[in-house]
Amino acid sequence: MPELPEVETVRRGLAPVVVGRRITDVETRRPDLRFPFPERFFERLVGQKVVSLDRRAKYLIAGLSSGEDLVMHLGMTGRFTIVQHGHRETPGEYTNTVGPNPAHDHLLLRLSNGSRIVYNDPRRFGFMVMMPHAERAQHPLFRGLGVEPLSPELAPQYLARRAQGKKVNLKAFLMDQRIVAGLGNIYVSEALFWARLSPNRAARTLADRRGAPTEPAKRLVPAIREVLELAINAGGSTLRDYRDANGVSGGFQHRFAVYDRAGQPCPRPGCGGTIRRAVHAGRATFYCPRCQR
DNA sequence: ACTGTACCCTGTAGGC
DNA sequence: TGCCTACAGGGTACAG
Repeated sequence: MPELPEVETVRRGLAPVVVGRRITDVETRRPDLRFPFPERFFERLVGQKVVSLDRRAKYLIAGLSSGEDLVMHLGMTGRFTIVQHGHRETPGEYTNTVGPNPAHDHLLLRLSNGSRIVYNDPRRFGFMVMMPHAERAQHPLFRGLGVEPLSPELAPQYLARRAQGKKVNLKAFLMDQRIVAGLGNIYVSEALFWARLSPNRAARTLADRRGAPTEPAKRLVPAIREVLELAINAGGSTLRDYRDANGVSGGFQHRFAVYDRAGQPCPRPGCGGTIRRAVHAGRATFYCPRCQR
């Protein structure tokens, strides 16, 4: 579910509630999500102050006063919800009114300001791991990650270098977290539309014979950046499950140009094409075969 | 080195 | 109403 804009929106909602607070209690309702919760999870969290809440790719990272990082991935359906001080006592009660099925409330964090944070995840593709902050960059989850798309590191030259000689199609290339970290199924389709590039095009066409960026590579960079920025400003996209930390749906789904719009007319003025659904690397792709070349 | 597929898990929508 | 299939913002592990 959550791609970079959704994770960033969750981060911004959680940060003012959790940063600077101490964790006073941790309650797990089952031993695992996608993976088991970290060893001695309770002991490593309780008593720690949350000193920072960052995002890298689709990971949320809480920096703790112990020097460890709590790294969280929301998978497809993971959701953090803030329960304000003085609200109802059990997560189950609150989720009956503002959230999903309380049977999938897997983790409860209590904070020194009286707030509670509930992690709910029906499919349990999410996971949490802990590691010393100093070791994070070399951790297997982070070591191979590609550039942050909103950083200056995402440049036509970078894409050209990484795409050189690659026959993979552009859709799969951009979905690969080792190339650009944080893009997912929705925003790759949208960015390719705005860059007027076919998802079927070979990645290597982003580079010329000398490895220099081609016109398509130069179009792709601002397209990716603008789509992500617009989506963050809209609070992300809600297809079905996604909510921010306050339970609010995203708004960007109303501005999809192509995603989930198969059969509808291409929104590009004067194009007249019809949006098509295809499958790349096992995931649905939406594009206009007429203006995306 | 690259595919393509299956799989992890649950919920929901649509066809019959 | 129910049963069945397909599919869903993620990532990984295989076989070929």
